[in-house]
Amino acid sequence: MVKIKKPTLKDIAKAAGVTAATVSLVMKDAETKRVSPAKRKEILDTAKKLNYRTNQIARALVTRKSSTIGLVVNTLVIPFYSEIAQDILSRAKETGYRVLISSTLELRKSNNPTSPEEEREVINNLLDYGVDGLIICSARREDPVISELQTSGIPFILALRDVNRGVSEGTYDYIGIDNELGGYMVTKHLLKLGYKNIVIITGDMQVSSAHERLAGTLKAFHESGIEPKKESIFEGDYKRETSYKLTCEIIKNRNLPDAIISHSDHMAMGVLTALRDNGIKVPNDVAVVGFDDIEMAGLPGVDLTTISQEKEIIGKTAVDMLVDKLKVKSEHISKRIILKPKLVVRKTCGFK
Amino acid sequence: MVKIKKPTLKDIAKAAGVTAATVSLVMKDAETKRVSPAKRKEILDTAKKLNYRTNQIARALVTRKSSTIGLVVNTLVIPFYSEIAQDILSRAKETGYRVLISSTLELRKSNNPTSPEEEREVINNLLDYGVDGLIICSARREDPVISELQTSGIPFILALRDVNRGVSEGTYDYIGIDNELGGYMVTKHLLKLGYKNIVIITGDMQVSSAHERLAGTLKAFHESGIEPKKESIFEGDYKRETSYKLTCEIIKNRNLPDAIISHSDHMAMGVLTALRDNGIKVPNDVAVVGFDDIEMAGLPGVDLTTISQEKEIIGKTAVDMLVDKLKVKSEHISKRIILKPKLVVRKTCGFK
DNA sequence: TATAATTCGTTAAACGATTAACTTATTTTT
DNA sequence: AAAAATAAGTTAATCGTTTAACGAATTATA
Repeated sequence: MVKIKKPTLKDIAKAAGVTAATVSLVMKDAETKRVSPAKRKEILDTAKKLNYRTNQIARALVTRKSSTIGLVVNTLVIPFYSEIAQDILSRAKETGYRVLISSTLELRKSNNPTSPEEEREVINNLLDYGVDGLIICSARREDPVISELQTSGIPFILALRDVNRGVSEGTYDYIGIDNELGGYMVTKHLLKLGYKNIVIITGDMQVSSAHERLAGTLKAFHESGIEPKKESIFEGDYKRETSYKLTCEIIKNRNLPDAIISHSDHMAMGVLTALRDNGIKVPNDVAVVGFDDIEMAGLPGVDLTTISQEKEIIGKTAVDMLVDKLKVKSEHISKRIILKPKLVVRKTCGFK
Repeated sequence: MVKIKKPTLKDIAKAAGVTAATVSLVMKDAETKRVSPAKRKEILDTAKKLNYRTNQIARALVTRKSSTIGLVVNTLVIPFYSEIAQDILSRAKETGYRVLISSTLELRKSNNPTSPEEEREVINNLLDYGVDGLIICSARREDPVISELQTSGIPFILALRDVNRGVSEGTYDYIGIDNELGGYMVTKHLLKLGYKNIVIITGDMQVSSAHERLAGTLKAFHESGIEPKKESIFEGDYKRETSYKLTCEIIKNRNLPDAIISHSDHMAMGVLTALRDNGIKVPNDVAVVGFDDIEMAGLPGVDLTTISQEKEIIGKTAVDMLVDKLKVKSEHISKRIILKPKLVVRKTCGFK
C-alpha cells in the first residue's frame, strides 16, 4: 500500500524530452501554436501514459485563481437551502468551478444566531483557501461583514437575503424573490377567502426576507382597512422547533386565529404538527400558509398552500452572476435580480 | 474599489524586523520556543495589525496537506443526504477541516446512473485540488473506482454504501447500518401484523444498501415459509418519480398488495402520492413502510413507519474515522462500523 | 541578400509558505 | 578556561506551476 507519487510537469517533461514549461503550455491548451504538432502529440501521449493531472494547488498559487467558489449558507438541514446548494453545485460544475460549502450555523447544536464574528471567520476561512468568489445565502439586514467584503474587493453575490441598503453607499449584487409581493399575495389570498383573525409567525426579523414578507402582509392589511395587532405577530426564527412552540403558545393563551401565516414552509411544518398534536383541524379550524414551496409542502397529507420561489433559477443564476463577475472583472456594475413569487394553492387553505 | 493585496509572511517579517522564516514559526505556534518572547510579541502584534492570514494554498503546496476533505455524494436534494452532509460539515469544522462537496449526479437533469468514468472524474477533480481524504457516499456494489482509490493510497471512508467485498482483497473502511437486519425487521413487522401480499420497491440494486435490505426481507419471508414471487419485487432506483410510476403500474396491472415496502422514505413519498392520487387509503387499503427516517417521514399527515438510521452518528463518525486515518497514517487497519437499525412505527402501518 | 518576422522551445523568476541545516552568541558543564 | 549545550534566528532549498522574456533556427519579405 505504497502511496504513489503523482507525476509532475517535470516528470512528463523528462519523459517527453522537453522542459516543464513546454509541457505546461500544452497542458493548458492541447492545441497551442507555441508547440509543434509532433512534440505536442508526444507530450500529450506521455501525459496520458503517466496519468498526469495538473496540481491545482500549485497552479492556484501562481495564477491566484482557484476555480473554486465559496458557498456560505446557514444550514443544509433545511431542504430549501440544500436544494439551492445542489443547484449551485451542479451549475458550478457545468461552468468549471468547484464549491467549498460552509455553514454558519450548526442547527443541531446551538440556538444562538450567527454572530458577525462567526460569519467573518467562516468567510475568512474560505478566502484563506483561495476561493475566487462567494455566494452568500446567510446575510442579515445589518451585516457589517458584507460591507467589509465589499471594500476588500472580493467578488460576491448575495442570494435570498439582502442587506439593508441605504446604509451603505453602493448596492450589492443580489438575487432573490420579491418577498414583499409574496407576503402581500398570500395575505390577500387569505383575506379574499374571508379569514379575519390572522396570525403571523415571522422568520428571523434580522433577515431581509422575513422583514419584507411582513411588510407585504401589513400592506395588504392596510389596503383592507385592517389594523394589525401587535399580539398577532409572533417573531420566529425560521426554525421548526420555534414555530412549534409558538403555535402551542398561541393555542394555549389566546382565542384561536382563523389562519396562520408562516414565513417559511419549514416553520409551517412545525405549525401543522403543533395544531395536529392539539387536535385542531386544518383547514377547517385554522388555515395555514407557508413560504418557499419546498418539496415537503407538496407531499400528500401535507398539501401546504405556499408562495413559490423559483429555486432552480436562483441557484443557477447566482453561479452565473458570480462567474460573470469573475470573468469580466467589470468595475462594479451592480446587478440585482428579483424574481416574481407565485401563489400555490393547496389544501391547507383555499383549495376547493 | 481597489483590491487590496493581502500581506504575506515577508511583509510581516519586514515590518517586524525579522525574516519570513521566523514569522512562519510564530504563526504556526504562537508559543514556540524557537523565538524569544519579545520578538514573538512583536511579530504577533504586527501580524494582527496588518491583518495577516496565512495563505493556505501556499502552505498546502509545501506541506502536501490541505486540511480539506472531499465529500462525494449523489445529490443534496434527497434530504437524507443533505442531512448527513450537514453533519459532516459541522464535524469537519470542529476538527479543523474544510469540505469540498461534489455530487455525482445531477438529479434534475439526467436519468442515467453515474458511470464509473464520471465518478472517477469527480474524485480526480477533488484530488487535483489537494483534498487530504475522501468520504464517499456514492459507491456501487461493483465499483472499480473504489479499488483504484485503494491502490493509490488516498485515505477514504465509505459511508452508507459498501462495495462488494470478496471480490477485492482487503476490505474498506466503512460506516453504515445493518441493512439486512433493517429489511428483516421491517418485514417481520409486516408479517406479524398479518400482511401477506407484500410488494417491495427496491432501491438501485447496484447499491449495497438496496441489495442487503432485500436480502433481509427475503430472509424474513423464508423464516415464515413464504416463497417470494418475482412479480412482487419491483426494482426502483431511490428516486421519487420512479417509485411513483412503479406504484401506478402496480395499481393498474395487478391485484393490489396488502403492503408496500419501499427501500427509502424518499421513494415512499412517491408511493404515498401515487396511492393517494388513485384514491387508495393508507393504511386501510395498503400499508406502507420506508427506510431512513428522514425528517419528512415524521411530518403530521405523513406519519410513515420506517427503519431509522442514526444519521447524526454516521456523518460525525465518518469524519472522525477519516481524520483519525489522516493523523495516524496507520498502515491500513480497516475499520468497519455497522449501526443497529431501529423500527419506528407510525400510522402508515401498525400504529394503534 | 540582407532584414524582418515567425516558429518552437528554453530560461529563470515568481507565487507564499515550510523546514532542515546552519550561525552566532550565550549559558552550562566539567 | 575549554568544551558542550542551548537559545535565537537566519539561510536557502523546496513544493509544482505559470509566464514574461529570450534565443536559435527557419521562413518570409523587401
